[in-house]
Amino acid sequence: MHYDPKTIEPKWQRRWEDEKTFRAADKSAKPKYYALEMFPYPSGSGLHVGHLKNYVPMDAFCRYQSMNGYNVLHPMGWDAFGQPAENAAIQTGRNPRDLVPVYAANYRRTLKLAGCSYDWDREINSSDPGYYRWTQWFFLLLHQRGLAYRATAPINWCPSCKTGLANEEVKEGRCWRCDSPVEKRPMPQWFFRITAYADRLLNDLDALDWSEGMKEMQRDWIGRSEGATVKFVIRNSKFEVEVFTTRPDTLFGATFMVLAPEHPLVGAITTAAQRGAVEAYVKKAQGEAEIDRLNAERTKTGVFTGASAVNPVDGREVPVWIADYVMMGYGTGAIMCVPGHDARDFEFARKFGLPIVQVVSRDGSRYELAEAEPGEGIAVNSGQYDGLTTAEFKKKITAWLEAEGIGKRTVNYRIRDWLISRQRYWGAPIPIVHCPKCGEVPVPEHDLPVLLPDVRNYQPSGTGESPLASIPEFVHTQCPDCGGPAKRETDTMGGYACSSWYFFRFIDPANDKAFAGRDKLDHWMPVDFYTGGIEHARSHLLYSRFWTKVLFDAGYVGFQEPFKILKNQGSLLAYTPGRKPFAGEDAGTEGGDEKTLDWILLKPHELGKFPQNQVVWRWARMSKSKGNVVTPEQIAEKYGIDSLRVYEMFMAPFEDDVQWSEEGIHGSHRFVCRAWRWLAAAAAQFDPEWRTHLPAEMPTEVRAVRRKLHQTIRKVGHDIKGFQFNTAIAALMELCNAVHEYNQPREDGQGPAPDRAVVSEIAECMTLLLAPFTPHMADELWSTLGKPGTTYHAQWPAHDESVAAVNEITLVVQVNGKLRDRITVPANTVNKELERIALESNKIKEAIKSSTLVKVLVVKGKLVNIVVSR
RNA sequence: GCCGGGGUGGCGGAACUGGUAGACGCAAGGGACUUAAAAUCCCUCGUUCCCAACGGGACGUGUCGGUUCGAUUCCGACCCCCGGCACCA
Repeated sequence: MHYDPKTIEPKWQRRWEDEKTFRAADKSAKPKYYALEMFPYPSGSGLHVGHLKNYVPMDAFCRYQSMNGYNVLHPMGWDAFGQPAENAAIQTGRNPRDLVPVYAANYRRTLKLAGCSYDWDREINSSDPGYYRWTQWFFLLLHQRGLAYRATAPINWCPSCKTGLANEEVKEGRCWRCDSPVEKRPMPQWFFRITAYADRLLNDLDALDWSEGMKEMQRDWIGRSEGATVKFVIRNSKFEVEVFTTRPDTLFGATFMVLAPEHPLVGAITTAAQRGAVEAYVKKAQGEAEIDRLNAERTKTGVFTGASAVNPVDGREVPVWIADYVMMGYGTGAIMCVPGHDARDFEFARKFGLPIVQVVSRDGSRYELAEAEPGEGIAVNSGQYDGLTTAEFKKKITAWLEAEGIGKRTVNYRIRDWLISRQRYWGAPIPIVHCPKCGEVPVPEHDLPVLLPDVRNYQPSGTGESPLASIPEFVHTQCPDCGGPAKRETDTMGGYACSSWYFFRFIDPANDKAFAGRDKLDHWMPVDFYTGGIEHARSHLLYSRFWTKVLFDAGYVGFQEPFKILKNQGSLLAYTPGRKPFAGEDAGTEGGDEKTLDWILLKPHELGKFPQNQVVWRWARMSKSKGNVVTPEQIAEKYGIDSLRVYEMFMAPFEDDVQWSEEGIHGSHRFVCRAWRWLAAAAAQFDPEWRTHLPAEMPTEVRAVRRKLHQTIRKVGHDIKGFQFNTAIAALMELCNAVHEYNQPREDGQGPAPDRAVVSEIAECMTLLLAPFTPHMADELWSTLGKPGTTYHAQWPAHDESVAAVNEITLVVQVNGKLRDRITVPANTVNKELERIALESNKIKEAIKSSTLVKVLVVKGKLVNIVVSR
């Protein structure tokens, strides 16, 4: 029977679809398992083999779980709102409303082609009114709980896209889409108060089964730091400036202060003499692009305000400066400067001739500071506190500050509130009405959804307002409270709002009474296994965790963390042509460190025209925009999807980046063909009653191949559970090789003929072991064996520990830790016997003949190490 | 600079809890089959040295050092690569 993937693959895909094989039942006696991949934005370029590096392994995992008796929920949907869809729509001149279903259909087609086991009855689309109605409901929930507020804040304004960007959409001061430098613009905006949950988001990380790297990234992002806020009185004024410091123990060394240029008190405290210089500096700081300000390399600048404050611990006068190295967005926007023990303050003091005082010493003595010493130590020059360690000093001074009412213990966070407003068309409208009498009024729940109007012009207004602002029918409405004329909020919600709860919707996708029914939530949630790109390490995962905690607090769910296990897939790199920049060509800069790009991508149409000897090839992330994609269709055409699936999982561990090369796929394809050939032949003489026909006594060869089978069953299950698909496939290849050898015709007449019951056992088990990896082939073989249904609902084979057990081991004999002999011995040989056997070996006798025996170490079942001296 | 991950043959990668380094595969070379090619099957395949051969020795997991009977694995210092953060007070 010839292996013909082009026939069997479509055949089984059709059957799975017709029979709804992958439907997850809400009521089942089986334990539930919720497996989820981050839902994608369906782009016009479709899926390539790189995307499958995430979807295929998870699919294999789900099939394994199903075969192990779990009721598996494995859904797929579309993250359809947001800037990429809107930008694509602007480019093609079509409404995203029309574009998204076309793109989604293409994604769905490719995922089905790849044999992925999704329950398509649960497909969701975040731009569907039936979906975003609940996104709006979440907004109201947050609003009602005081977690949504409006504030005027500078937005990240991209002059090229003519739109606002979220903080995480700004990469090193540049727009993540078009790379233009980002400017600041003040706008009234909506925020979610994620900072109120900072501590819980931080503490609950500990219990999660996520990679340490991922958790560290979240911890860094939350950025908790303990310290104190201290009030400094401005001399000859009614003002005081509050600072945050992690080192209140260095207060005696605070010789000046610096405020951020945007600090609200700057205008009030600046003296007439300094006003001109200060205003000029503030203006310059505002006009500067964020990218320049973020550059840590540049030298410190600043201006004296003319004002001075009083150091509360010793009454000394400290001049107040402004400088752009202090950020308004962190802490209080003002710092006390301790040049002796902070590198930035040190540099600033040196440059402007400000005094540097040592207040921390490595050994308790005083010495000249050649540079800032930020470490902990013993206090000096600190009055009565001299001699205290940093930790003791902190405790005492904080207590004193609190007693005097000058300061208090404070925990500060780096994380900022979540800016949700987008001045864009393609998002869920924010369900708020602005009434001249009643103020901000939430749209009543029964009036949801606030429908996104169908408009002709959804291009950015360019004024900073959403395109919705220019649609009178949308804007003008009645106040839900007083019935008077009012205006709708025209901002829409950023895409992260949709993706912060979509995993709940899969559980109950058609529910029009709630975002999901409580009984179903209790049954399915939380997500047991979640995979996705590392790029969502912070935003998406933090926001989802935040919303889940809000739901918990509001009594809607009974758990606090949405994703139990998380793994990040590596990306697929493609060998990509590029060139060196031409002489004098501005290759652009990357990041704030002025690193010059030394490689420019060549688009496919440029490649032909470019001199071949000047083309520089590099590994770059596979993406349509780079023109370096390979599609699953291309590969399936040549080798079949099952071979591609095997290759995607075999080439590297799930979390590693992989350099795509088509050469390696030969090996995977060869393996699939070999397995097919053997299994198809075995199926022809299959004995369904093999269990009762297994002979009681078996020749060595038969026992060996059965041992290999049962070891493989054990290993493959273990590896799939650990998401280690590459080694699972390697084990299957070994089994295939062993079976092949066992089945060789024995010309020399040695060894027994293959046993029919054993061959049947192997055929049945191996078909099932292959099912997660090559489901089409497995199902075809399964029916050839005369089995009903699909492998998806079959039982994963159990291994017999006594069959898998080895009866002989290779004893390794070392002399002084060096390998000197290998001896085959019965597996149950006791240590004393092992030692005797080792010492009797001729090779060992030879190796130790002119030495004195010192001692012998025996590791049970493994090795003997003989220590000798010469 | 800080945080996280990593560095193993020509290549992708494997190695349980400190115990045979290089599983499995790719590529390469040799052979069988074939009119021929493809496919398939068999053999070799870390470096180096000794041997006619059978065999055997030394070295070898980024570098240097340490712990240990024994280190890819543990500890210390350093180098390099990837990802993230970055004047965070």
